[in-house]
Amino acid sequence: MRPLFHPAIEDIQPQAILHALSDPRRAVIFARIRSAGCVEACSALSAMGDRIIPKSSLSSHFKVLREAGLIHCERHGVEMRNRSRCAEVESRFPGLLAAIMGAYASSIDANACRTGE
Amino acid sequence: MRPLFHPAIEDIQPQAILHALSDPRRAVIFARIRSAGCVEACSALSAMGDRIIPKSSLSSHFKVLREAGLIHCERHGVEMRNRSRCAEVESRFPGLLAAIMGAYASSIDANACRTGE
DNA sequence: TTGATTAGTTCCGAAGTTCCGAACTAAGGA
DNA sequence: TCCTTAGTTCGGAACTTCGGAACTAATCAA
Repeated sequence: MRPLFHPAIEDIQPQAILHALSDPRRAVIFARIRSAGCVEACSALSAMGDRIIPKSSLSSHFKVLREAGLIHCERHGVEMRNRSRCAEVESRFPGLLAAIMGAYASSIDANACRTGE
Repeated sequence: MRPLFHPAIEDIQPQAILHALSDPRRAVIFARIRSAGCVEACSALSAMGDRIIPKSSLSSHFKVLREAGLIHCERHGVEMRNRSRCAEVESRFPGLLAAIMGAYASSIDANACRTGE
């Protein structure tokens, strides 16, 4: 297993962030890591609504988030600890993550309204 | 040629916007339509830096932007008029477009700095 | 040690998406 | 009517994503 690559803050590209978060499952994963403060094992995130994301897909979603510069991953014993790089990304692209995550949150709310939840 | 589909404002999804703008060429096209106020023919946007985008690719980029709800297209005689739907998108997802386009603008500036332009 | 267990990665084929040239359509002249 | 301009659709090649099977790496118990 090769060591994990994390881009330097100045190498983070807006298109990589948009691409990473344009998949709603990755957006959910990122939202949970972001709101949980800093640490969560990958496997804790495999249940997505009513279906389970296979390990291999989860692993590649984490890779996309990591290489976009959105999260930092570190091996701790047998499991992986993931923390968001929100503060760094915020300093480079002010308001970007808040706007994106806010848009997702409001579209979920709007949907819940329409389906009467 | 089938009629052009434009999503209603309440059907616009954040993932579609992020996906549409995660391609830097589409982001440039959108930035130009957005800053040009409202109207531009598709072909006016085919020169992208030093290379030319083929018509067929341009057409599908416009389709992605249109179906994401970012632009409104209308045939006027032989050409197409495109205007941004910024105001509508802004009312649904406040701050989103400004943050995304701001991120692109600042990453281009940062790159220009590094390459000494 | 060694063997079992847990957590994640890599490989690879199938399915899906994007790219772009060629052929097409649609509107507006000459 | 035919020509030109502007854009769309088709279809095959190239690329990406998905997910099961096999793998690696750390930990623990015997």
